[in-house]
Amino acid sequence: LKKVTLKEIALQTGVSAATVSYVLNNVTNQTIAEDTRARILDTAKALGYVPNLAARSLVKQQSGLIGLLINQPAHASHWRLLRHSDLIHDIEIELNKHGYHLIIHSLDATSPKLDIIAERKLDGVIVVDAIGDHFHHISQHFPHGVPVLIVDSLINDPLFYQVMFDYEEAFLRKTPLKEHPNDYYVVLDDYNNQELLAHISNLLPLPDEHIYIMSSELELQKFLTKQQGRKGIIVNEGIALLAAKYTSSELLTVICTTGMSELLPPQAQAILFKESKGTVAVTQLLQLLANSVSDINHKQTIKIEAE
Amino acid sequence: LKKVTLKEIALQTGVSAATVSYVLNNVTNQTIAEDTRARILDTAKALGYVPNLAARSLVKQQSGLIGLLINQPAHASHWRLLRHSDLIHDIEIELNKHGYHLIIHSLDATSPKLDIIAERKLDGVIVVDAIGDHFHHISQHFPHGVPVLIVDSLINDPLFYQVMFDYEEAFLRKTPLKEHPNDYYVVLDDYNNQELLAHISNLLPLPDEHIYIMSSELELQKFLTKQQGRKGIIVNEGIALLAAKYTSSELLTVICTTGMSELLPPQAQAILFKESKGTVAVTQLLQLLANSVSDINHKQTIKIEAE
DNA sequence: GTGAAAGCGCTAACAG
DNA sequence: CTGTTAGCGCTTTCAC
Repeated sequence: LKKVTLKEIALQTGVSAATVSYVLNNVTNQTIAEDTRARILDTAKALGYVPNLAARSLVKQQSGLIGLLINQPAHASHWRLLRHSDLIHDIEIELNKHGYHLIIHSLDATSPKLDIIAERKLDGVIVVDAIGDHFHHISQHFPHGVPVLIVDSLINDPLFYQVMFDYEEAFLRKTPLKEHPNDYYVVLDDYNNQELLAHISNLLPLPDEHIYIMSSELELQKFLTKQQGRKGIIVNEGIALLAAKYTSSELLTVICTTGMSELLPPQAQAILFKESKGTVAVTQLLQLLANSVSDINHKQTIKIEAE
Repeated sequence: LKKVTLKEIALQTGVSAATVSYVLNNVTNQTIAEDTRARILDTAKALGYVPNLAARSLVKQQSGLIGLLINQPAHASHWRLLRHSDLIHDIEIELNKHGYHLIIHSLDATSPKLDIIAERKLDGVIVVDAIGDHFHHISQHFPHGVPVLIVDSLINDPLFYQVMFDYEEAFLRKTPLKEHPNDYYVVLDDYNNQELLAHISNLLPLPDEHIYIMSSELELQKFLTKQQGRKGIIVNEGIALLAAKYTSSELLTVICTTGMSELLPPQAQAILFKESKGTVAVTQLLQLLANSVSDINHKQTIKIEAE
């Protein structure tokens, strides 16, 4: 059983490989006789031809691959997985629509190896949960010209596009926190990115003892017992469900960052966002991919509004 | 700024591309002078050389890519995403350990396009939630010799390795269902694979009116109101959480298929499995990859035991 | 309208 | 111990 290659089709049709390539790729600046085109198409279908993208990548110098690089340990907490679940799905679906394939790759937060970008000649990269320090150190190593989009991280570098939720709006304009700061405590998701955590903490009108950054169910429980009599605002549905084990869910307002608000008990208050991070990220990335113009302008930081 | 290729290193070191390749790949059946080896290694590091895997794939006829092909629509239900979240993470981590990269790809359940396998010359494939009918039709088109592992699907074809949970054990030996069939109703996850659903339904000692296959929260609610006075056994933590909105969670036993049992209210009974589907699937796949011997023997169906 | 030829970056005999 | 050579499968310029 012979391998089905361009050359094979060329042989069987009695034309050259070039011609076959022209036809199969609908090359516009070439003009092909209708009947040869038909014959080529026929035998291609008959043989079940499928192009070898590795070969194509080699010559076109682009792989058609996008990398989703996620900073997370081998045993990631379930609430972290929850928060990425939706993101992954949205990104994958959206990219497929546009003919790209998605490679998923976890990065060791402490010593992330980014070789995959160069090895696979990724056309674009979405980085999730990036640690500021490491990122700066590393961004040097980025093959130049590869569009990079950063999700769930506040990187103090105008060279990168960034996508995140608008926490300011969610906390200060969608909850009564601003009006009644003394009634509330807040539980934050454990983003790797310290800058993002600091940014959020700073905009909360609360003293530190009423803010908890998620680390474990046990610590969460301890924190909650100290917050008796207060209402809670919790980021991430998964964390909210853990909290609901130790406090009454009527007292909870949940900032729904995982796209799975249905999981919440109905007594809890849910704050949703208008768009999915994944979809926004891909839209933005595709735009970068299109404008091969990689202007060194300052890049946007897109904050997704709450509903 | 010149591209860093093997050839470039060869030029700078004053040796041939072949020698560089030998050194960089630690080819054993060649013997290289210690100092040239050192010089090559040095300039490679100095230049920040990273191999181009597309080029390598082309000549070695293997891509180092594994495909995770998931049968799911563009807008998958949150409980479906939940069930895949853990799986994806485990698979990715395990594969990376062994030097493979993971491509994630959703398949349209009704007309799955498997071209990606041939296009990307995937070294192996894990198919999730395969529909029996389509699968048979399609398995013909599989490039021959590519190891295929099927998850969460009962495919009546001994040609494929399959991994799933041992539902028989979970339902009949870990719950009191067998002893008290009249006390229970059951809610099943909406696997695409009809054979799997039928298999599970058949082993339940319950009439159809006490079995519900998840379709929507609204339908679930309707079903639950008809089951007053019974206890429930529910597959998938996400679905259990929905159910908990409409019935008391003390009455629920949850077969935890998503690896996120912590999300459940503490009153619910949780049944866990000993291993993760992802890890088992990858272990099995790696074995297939190693034994290039693709014997046409009957393949195993691995059922993961409950704890 | 079509084809010859060069080359993308790498590997693997086979010589020397 | 090292280099020459011949591709892997595809695209693309340039000539016919």
